[in-house]
Amino acid sequence: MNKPIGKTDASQKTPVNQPKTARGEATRNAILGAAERVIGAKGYSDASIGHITSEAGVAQGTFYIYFKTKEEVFSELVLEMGRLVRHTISEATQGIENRLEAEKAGLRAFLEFVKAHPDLYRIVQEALFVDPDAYREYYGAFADGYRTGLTEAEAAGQISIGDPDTRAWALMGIARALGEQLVVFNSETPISELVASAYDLIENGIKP
Amino acid sequence: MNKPIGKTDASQKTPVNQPKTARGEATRNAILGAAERVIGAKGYSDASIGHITSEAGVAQGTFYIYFKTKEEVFSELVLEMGRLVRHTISEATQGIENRLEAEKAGLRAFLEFVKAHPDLYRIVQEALFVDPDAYREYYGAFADGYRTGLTEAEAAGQISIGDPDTRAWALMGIARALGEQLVVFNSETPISELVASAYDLIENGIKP
DNA sequence: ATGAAACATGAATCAGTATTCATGTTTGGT
DNA sequence: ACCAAACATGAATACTGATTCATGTTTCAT
Repeated sequence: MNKPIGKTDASQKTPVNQPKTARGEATRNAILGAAERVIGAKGYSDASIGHITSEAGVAQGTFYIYFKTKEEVFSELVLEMGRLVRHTISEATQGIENRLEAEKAGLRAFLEFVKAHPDLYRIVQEALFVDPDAYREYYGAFADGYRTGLTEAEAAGQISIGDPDTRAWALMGIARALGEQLVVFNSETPISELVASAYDLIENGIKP
Repeated sequence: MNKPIGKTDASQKTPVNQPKTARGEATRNAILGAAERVIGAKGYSDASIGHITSEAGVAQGTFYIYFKTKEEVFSELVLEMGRLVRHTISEATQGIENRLEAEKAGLRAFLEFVKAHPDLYRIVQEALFVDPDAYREYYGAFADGYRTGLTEAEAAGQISIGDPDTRAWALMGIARALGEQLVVFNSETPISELVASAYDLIENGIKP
């Protein structure tokens, strides 16, 4: 025992208490799930620890066994959301050869995900204020994904030449706006229609 | 005194205290300006009334002469921002006949405005949590503007046929994303380049 | 010039809630 | 079966900050 390693050595984050038993694991997950629902519904500052723990069915003090602060659950939520969305999208685009088709399928998967998890949107948005780094990481990773796809597609001659960076941001912006239309503005437009007209625009532009 | 009319009858909003003298007007504006700076810098919940009033150079109680609650200044700020942006854009597009060119000039003006007033972005974003109605109104009006422009351009044969609604949301999403790149991600890319490549995409799409 | 309405003050109130802690209870390896 | 580590509890702590209020001061229409 001569290595006074701090915590689990990992990579700085989640430095406090990883559960060590099945019971702990379950409780932690219960809290995380409750936090997602409560923060998603009421917003970060209106969601009290009391609300979260009572939704999770545990005592208030239990919260601090697994999370150092209120902010920490929030950050973890954002991280997890990011992983989930990326996973969903990469799943949906598996094996699609044509990049353009892949992007289209990715957009559809994204919109479907967002519609199924409306809390996601709010939580990630609020990260800009609660945990800006997590916010930047989330959208940075998103933009990177687009940029990579675009660069490869350009190299493969599947799309025209153009600045991949701005294009990446633009495509991401489109995805976000359509997602917002669904979640914040409760649009009735079916996802397939959104995807179709968005990709008509993306592919052909609006020149007559 | 037989008409127990609630408040000033007006249209529900700003029902409290419109200043009635020049002094009052000045004080109110000082508070509003301070609120913009402080809330923009620290975010809604970290910006206390104390911070705002001390930045404005008035006593804490003075705040409540002009605003019923903390939320109320915020809402007013969002409203004013919306007016300002729309005004800036319409100014910049005055007299441009070709719709496509007008949209392009509008995007440039928008990005320039956002870069000059980075607080705008944060405040409007935060409205989704502090005052969702103001948020929806802001972006709703924005989308309407785009939709109208697109519909007219379509009728005039200046752009191809396509769903104006989704297109409006998509274009708005692009503008937002580029603005965010400037403000949140501190991109160095000059605005004219952003506008140029964005509009290359919007006009021609990415088909090879 | 003057008094009622406007405006300004800042200390006191009041409520909410993140975090800690002293005290039990449960678990799992031996 | 046993006990040290994990886990759980919920009341108490501690602090922040929005809003109110009783008391002055300034403005402006007459």
